[in-house]
Amino acid sequence: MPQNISRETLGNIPLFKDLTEQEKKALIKDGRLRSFSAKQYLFNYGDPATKFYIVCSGVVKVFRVSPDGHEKVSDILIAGSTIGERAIFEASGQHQADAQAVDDTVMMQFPLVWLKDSVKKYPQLSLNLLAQIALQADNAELEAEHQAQNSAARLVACFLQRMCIAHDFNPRGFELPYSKSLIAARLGMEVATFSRTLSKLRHHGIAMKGSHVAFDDIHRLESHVCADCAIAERCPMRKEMCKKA
Amino acid sequence: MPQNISRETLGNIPLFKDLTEQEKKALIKDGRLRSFSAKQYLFNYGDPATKFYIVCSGVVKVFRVSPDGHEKVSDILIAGSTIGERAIFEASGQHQADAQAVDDTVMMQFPLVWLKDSVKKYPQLSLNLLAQIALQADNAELEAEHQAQNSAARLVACFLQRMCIAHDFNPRGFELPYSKSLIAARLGMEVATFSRTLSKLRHHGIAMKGSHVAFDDIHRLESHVCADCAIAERCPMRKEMCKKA
DNA sequence: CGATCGTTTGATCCGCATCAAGATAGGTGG
DNA sequence: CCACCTATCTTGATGCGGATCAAACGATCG
Repeated sequence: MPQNISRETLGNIPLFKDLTEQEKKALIKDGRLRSFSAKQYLFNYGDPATKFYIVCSGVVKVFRVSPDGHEKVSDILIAGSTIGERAIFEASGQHQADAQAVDDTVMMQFPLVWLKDSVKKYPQLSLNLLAQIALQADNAELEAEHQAQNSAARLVACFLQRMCIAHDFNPRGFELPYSKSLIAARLGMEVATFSRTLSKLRHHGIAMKGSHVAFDDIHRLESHVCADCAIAERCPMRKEMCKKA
Repeated sequence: MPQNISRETLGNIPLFKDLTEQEKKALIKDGRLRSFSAKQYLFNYGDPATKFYIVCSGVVKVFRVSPDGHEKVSDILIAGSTIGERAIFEASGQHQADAQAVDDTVMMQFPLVWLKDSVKKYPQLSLNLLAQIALQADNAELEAEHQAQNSAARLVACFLQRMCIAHDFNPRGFELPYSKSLIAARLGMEVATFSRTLSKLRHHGIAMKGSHVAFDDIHRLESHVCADCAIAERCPMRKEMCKKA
């Protein structure tokens, strides 16, 4: 996944798969580039959905805040990720979460009607959208199960491996692309708990100092942490790990 | 929601909303009725998705089993519910969970290609499907959050209220449509924990004896249990409760 | 150079899982 | 009709994991 998406490379994202070049061009020409500065909100919970976005560069977090102030991060978006497609098709037409730029971010923005019309016009696009949203639904369920059944240490280990692969980092040493607190929130645990697990992970071949991470023994890491994973077989993280190996 | 769906009333389910009568008729005529006996599997995890089903009568549970033998029930289907639509559209084309009839069950069965072709043919159907699957994705996330942030007692209370409303039972007294262990599994808790919460709930106006449930003070129940809910505002259970009140 | 934010570490507490032992109920066969 | 069996449910005792509260440390920034 590239760190940046330009208007020219936009056609390569999964959503536009198997569309003809003309179709892609027709679709993309309606997009408008828009910048968000760090901490700026794309939308809030309950807002009517009016836009569909594709992230071109930067980082966006999607989260919900409970009345007691806790925030659970449900997704962290990077270049190529899309957002807004779900709320647009729902009966309520309202966003079910808050979305906020973490860093300065550039997005390609499309109006609501564009997506609805495009689905009617291009059957392949609706199939792609269905595939994408269906996968989101399954992943949400899988993750809930994953979080319920695994220790904090294992969740962190899996997350780091996954991150390493998804961003194509060097397993022997890389920098975290965002803060530890954001990761903790994403994993649904307290910062204190997250921090504590790091010392445990050191005994399993995962070292973190500051924002620098290093897997010191790939083989040990795979066999100890990921294979032990209670839902290893069906765990998307494990699958990606294996594909790479 | 009726306890049974006949071929004639099939057109009323949400999936066929806003389709013309001709369209509905054309769609439904390809369906084949099929019976499953209690404990029979509809499909297993990893099976290629080949069918789309609509439940006509009976109960079906959707679940995942982890290597250590624990099963997490992700959904319980009754008449009018659909199943299989997600796997059909996913790139893997494989079911991501097991599905098993709890009671003897009758389903309307459609072949995979029927759904894929229909989406291309009827734009409205693809919008309905997108709405449905998008909602499933959001609900899965909401539920994960709900389960992570609420006590066992509150989860049970919310579940019972929701059940009462969804099935249009009499709040002053009704029978559970399935076993307590199935409910516990659905809520991701141990049977022992579930059982323990029942005594606590008695102090909050919810009495359960055997499979008989009674909310003895509706007002107290709404204010004590549901309003306290940490994600009350966005909790679908609460919304339904309020709509009813 | 103090102020603020993010992180680490420590001490304590609470809730749920776990293990284990009864209790209840539904079903079967004698 | 009763004795037995098994599945389901209840109740008790215990332990562990992570939340919470709290304090100190480190880094970044005006």
